[in-house]
Amino acid sequence: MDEHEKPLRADARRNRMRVLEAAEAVFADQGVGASTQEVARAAGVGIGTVFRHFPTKEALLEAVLVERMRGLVEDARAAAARPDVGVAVFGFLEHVIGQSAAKNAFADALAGAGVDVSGVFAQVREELLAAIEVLVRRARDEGTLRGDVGVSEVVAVLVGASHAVRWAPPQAQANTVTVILDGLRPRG
Amino acid sequence: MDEHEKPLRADARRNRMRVLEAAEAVFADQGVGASTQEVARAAGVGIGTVFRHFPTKEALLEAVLVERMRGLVEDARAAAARPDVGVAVFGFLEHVIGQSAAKNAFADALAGAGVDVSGVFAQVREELLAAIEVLVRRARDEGTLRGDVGVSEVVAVLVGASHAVRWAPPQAQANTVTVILDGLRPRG
DNA sequence: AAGCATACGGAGCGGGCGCTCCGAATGTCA
DNA sequence: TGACATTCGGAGCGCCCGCTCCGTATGCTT
Repeated sequence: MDEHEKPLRADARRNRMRVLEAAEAVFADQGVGASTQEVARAAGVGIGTVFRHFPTKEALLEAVLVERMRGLVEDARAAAARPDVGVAVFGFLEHVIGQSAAKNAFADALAGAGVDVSGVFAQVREELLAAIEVLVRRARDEGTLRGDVGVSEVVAVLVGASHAVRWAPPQAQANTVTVILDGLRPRG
Repeated sequence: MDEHEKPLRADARRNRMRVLEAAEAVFADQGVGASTQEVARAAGVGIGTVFRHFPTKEALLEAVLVERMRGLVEDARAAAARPDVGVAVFGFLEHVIGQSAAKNAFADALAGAGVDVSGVFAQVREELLAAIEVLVRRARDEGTLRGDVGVSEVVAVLVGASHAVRWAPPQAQANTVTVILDGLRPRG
């Protein structure tokens, strides 16, 4: 919980950000199997620098994920703040799916990281789930979301859709998302 | 296309099958990243034997996939032969999803193998797509499947559902599949 | 400007991977 | 049963990976 870390030197702070951005890009289009060397090269720094800022490849991956999830938390909260939450939910879901498709699969990343229960990762994950829970509840109340689905189902569908869209041929992607999300709407 | 290969010695044929089965099991619960050593160990043979039968790890993976896809082709054709095709389609889809969940993700495997267009793999893949196409067309005619989805969408949804179900907590899995497959039904 | 703590780069280490190679073992056929 | 082609096992090769270590370079403070 403490935030007692000494302020980084200017170059160190700059390099940390470069590495983080490079990692996001590299893992995005080469998969999480991409080597740390590759990340260092893309960031324009030595490997040593990468490992000083992120002591482990897994830690680097986690940092990237946390960054992205923070963004999603904001998006979810923004959607919840809108007057037409019921509609906004689907906008949020499409947004997440589109983002996962363009970059790397939301799920692989989420599942791939070995989820240690005590950590920043777990904390942000909880925040995200909580934010989604609000959305789900409100949307169900408004009748735009099936009554028999909870956060678990919505998240699972999200993960599935992210993969589906990555797999579908370009001209079928939009329709695939529509079809899957339609499954979340009440029937009738 | 030729089938001019000399008949294998009895032990060779037996070992080939053992390796194939072991590979299916190992890749299933350790992921495609599992080492060839591990497969050899599980099959009770030396690594040399594995590589004689399948000259490359990729070839081994492909063989496993082909085997599984052959099974799916039969299932799809069986479903198409039933009088209630419209209903049978969904049974088929659930079957595939369940199988992918228990073993390894249909999609990862399918996408993971570097799809060389000329080969047994591509051939079986075509057969499977063709079989599914028949199902899709018949089901649409019967009105149990949305009119605006084609094979691409159905396969993509299948892939997505396979991942979704692997990600969902146990008690939400059945419901997740239901939700996703409902997206394929006509709205009404 | 000088001195010091901090951060940098990249050669190199240990380890695991896919794959090869060949002497030993085994099935096959006369 | 003997002789031979086939197949087997697993030590070992080269490669790439994550990660460490330390001499050098750089930013900060006085």
